Amino acid sequence: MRHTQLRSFHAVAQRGSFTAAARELGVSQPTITTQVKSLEGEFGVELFVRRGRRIELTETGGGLLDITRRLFADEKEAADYLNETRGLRTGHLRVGAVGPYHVTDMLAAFNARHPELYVSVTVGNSRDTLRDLLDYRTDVAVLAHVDPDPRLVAIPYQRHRVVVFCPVDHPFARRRGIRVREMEGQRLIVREAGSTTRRAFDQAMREAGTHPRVVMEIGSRESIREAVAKGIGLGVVSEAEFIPDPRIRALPVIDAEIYTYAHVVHLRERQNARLVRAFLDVLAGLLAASPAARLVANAPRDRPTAPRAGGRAGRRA
Amino acid sequence: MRHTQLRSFHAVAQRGSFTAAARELGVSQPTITTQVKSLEGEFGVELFVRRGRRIELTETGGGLLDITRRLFADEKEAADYLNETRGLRTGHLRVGAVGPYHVTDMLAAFNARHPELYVSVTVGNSRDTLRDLLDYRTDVAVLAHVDPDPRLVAIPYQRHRVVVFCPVDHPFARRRGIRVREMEGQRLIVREAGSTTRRAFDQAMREAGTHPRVVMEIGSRESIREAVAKGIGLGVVSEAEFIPDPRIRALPVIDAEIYTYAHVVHLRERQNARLVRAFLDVLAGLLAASPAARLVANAPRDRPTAPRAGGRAGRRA
DNA sequence: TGGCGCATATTGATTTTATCAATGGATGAG
DNA sequence: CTCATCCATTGATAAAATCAATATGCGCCA
Repeated sequence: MRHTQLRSFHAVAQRGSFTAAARELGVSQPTITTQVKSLEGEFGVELFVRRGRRIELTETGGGLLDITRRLFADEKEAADYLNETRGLRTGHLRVGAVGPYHVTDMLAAFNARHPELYVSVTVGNSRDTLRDLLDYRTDVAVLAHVDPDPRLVAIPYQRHRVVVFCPVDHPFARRRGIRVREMEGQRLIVREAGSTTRRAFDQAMREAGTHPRVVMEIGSRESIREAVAKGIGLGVVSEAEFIPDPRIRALPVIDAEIYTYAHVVHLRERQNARLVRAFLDVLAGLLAASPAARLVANAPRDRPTAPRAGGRAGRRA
Repeated sequence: MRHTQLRSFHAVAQRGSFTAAARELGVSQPTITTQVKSLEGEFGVELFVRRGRRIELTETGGGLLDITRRLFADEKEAADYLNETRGLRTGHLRVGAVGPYHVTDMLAAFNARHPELYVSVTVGNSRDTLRDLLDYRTDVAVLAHVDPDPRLVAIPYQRHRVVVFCPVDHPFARRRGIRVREMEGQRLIVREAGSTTRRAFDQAMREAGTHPRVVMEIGSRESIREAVAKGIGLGVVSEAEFIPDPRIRALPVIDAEIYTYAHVVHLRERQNARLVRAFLDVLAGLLAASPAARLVANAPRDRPTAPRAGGRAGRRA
């Protein structure tokens, strides 16, 4: 088994195409075909099913990919380590996030501290963002909700209050806030069921025994805003995500603590990876400057609760 | 950075010698020298300090070695996976143990189930055995004591009663057992302070408020036996380690539950590695046949206590 | 339905890297 | 002080990676 065989296999499996793998690796397509074929021949296994001009990973191929993801993440780590050690301090931090608004502060701080490092941000939904982290496609992820998982370390970073918004001609629009019980029977336009904003809000309503009427579920925040502006119902959003619009008004729910959280998540096994450590150091600095948040290893909150007031977080030099 | 460079670096770092690394990799010594040198040159780093004809890892080299250990463990896993998948089912399971007696049953069972797999056993002290596991030098370890560590999964496998032994002309020799309080003031010959047998015994004595007199500490079980046979004092040993000898008699401590435990330990991150899974499957089979032990993930006992009686252990098909 | 475009597979040639043999230099052990 | 052993250098060779050219086959579109 030669390294170039695994490398070609891995690139094809990731890209789903020999040609795309060749482009990624900067070699010609026959090179890739030959190497994957020789790997299959050497072990007498079938890693891909060829269907016309499409390919599909076999189960064996899927199992091997699980291993090669780690392998090539380790290889990248070795290169990053050597690059950083030599003082040129190059490297590429890959961040996954569920929304760009969650990461801008920390990326600004990170860039200020490490201008030599390249940062890429992939924005996706929670599921894909977590999967990318677990599959070594990203180095750090910023997620609103994380189920406890021994493979992960989740650091609460920010919390955002969930607010309700209404069209300006709605009776609520003149108010400074609303109470939970006023949501009873109200028509709501909300995000899909898996959204963390939706989950936090639904739970607060359940706990209060209040039953608003969900009349519409829309996956797009922009579409929700448009629907609310047209008077179809009230909207629910995280304060961080609320974009002021002259047609609508945002209102806090004054008798409930409804928050969503941003967690910075990384793989426990990679907590000593140089880029991950560098990012966590910057994060610790931000948290130390912000007493509202704390470093709590592997302790994501399952339900929205106010974090305890407390002292300095993070490691001190 | 080329794979062969990392491979050569890794072998030299592990072996402490370019020549030994060349032998291990089956290439000539200048090959190794050239590859390590080109890696150092490419990144402008120094991985080894050359001192005459000896070499020493630099700090940078040590950091890289931490990464390459994982990298090459992953590579081995990929090869093992492909070998197993192709049905020839070759592979090499590396087991670390603190004594050969701990592993013979499970290795016999493993070999019966997987005659095609090669097994090597490294016997060492607890510290080295654990270090080998953490450094990816072994796939599974059998240890008497494991501190809780999120990186590890420890499965209690066997327990052994700690016994006291005496020369045949000692008054105790005619007894079937002794009581804790009878140890007060007795001259003892024991293992070194870190030994788990010693620790379990000391704790039982402390809890009972009994103070035997340790007159000798010897790191070798054989030497302890000889010293006891000569009448210098009583010995303490795990029942599994006791070798009958006409000159000495073994006695249980009848009013105390003093045990040592064998734990099967593996890295959490490698719990899905094929060889590790194969071994754990065999272990689960042994445990299912033995109600005295249970699968308890990451729950080693800090102190000797009788495991709870219970139902079947292990996964069901 | 046929043609075109695109992706994989094959083949022989070329380039690049790995590796070698021979040897030099330096250190440590006896 | 000498010899053995280990690392470093150098020029040559072997092996692997890779290429260019092309064949084959499938899918899509008009």
